Amino acid sequence: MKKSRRSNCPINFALESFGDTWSLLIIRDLMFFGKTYYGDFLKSEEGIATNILADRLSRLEQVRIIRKVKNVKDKRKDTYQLSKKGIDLLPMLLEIIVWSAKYDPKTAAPKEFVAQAKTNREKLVRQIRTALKQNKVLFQQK
Amino acid sequence: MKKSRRSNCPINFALESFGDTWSLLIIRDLMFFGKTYYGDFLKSEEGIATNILADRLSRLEQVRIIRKVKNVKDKRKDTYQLSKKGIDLLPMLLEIIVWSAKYDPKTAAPKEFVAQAKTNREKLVRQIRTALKQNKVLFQQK
DNA sequence: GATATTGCTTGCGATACGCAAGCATGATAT
DNA sequence: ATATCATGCTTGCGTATCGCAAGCAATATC
Repeated sequence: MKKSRRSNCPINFALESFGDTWSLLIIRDLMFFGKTYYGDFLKSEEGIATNILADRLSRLEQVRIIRKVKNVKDKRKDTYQLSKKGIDLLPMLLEIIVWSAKYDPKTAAPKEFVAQAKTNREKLVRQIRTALKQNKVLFQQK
Repeated sequence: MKKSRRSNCPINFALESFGDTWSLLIIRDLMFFGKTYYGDFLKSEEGIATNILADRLSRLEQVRIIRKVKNVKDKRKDTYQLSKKGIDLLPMLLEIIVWSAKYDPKTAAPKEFVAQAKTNREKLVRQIRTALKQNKVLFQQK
């Protein structure tokens, strides 16, 4: 028994899909940092709790933003991947980054990246889509 | 005593500014539906509780996404307005709308609006900015 | 002056959260 | 083969937040 939606408003649809304080960080990790394993997400600096992580991965899978893929090399470590639906969140993420970079004096957003997102958005979107298909990592974590 | 930030990641900055299940609906109401009074937000179909609304308005004011403006005509009804920082969330909102319209079969997003957001984004952004400055309402509520 | 409207605040039970510990499955080492 | 370790969760529990209803102070209206 799943609860019914609050409304059919598109903003609300997005909120009900990933509108909590953790889901978007998982999507970020998948989109920009090449994280794929459960343990990878746990290590992110924001410090998500393990039960919350399990819950959010499950929800994101339910709404088909991510999918769980079996790993034959190490059966303990299944991988999580963005679906097309998930990858299509990229333009939104870029707008968030541009906005935060503008208003957060302490932002960690790389200047060059933000500049690209502002002036060559379409090109950057294509580049990142290509990188995702090839499992290339955009940014290295410290 | 306010809690410290989880990280300086731009996605996290956005989440800590408006990343809960209600704030973005308030921003939507200000951006697209011309709502300005406390009671207006309460009436939104998603049904926000009055204590939560008070809390979110206060938080959004604290992070300067909105501001409270005194109303001389009726001193009970102060108005809430988007700041420049708030209005700058428009491109992100448009991307959310485009994404939700694509993946939600029941979306209430007007087709013509979505089409404009996809093909004439910059123009649409300018139009809405102008409308906001003149306090014009984009969509009428049922 | 009495009543209604508005924008909150308060109380309270239910839900969700953060943290730590536990556990089953699979990989690795001897 | 067995013991040990690594991984991905699940469970328990105290705390914080939420949703709902009621209450209240300030202002407007009659």
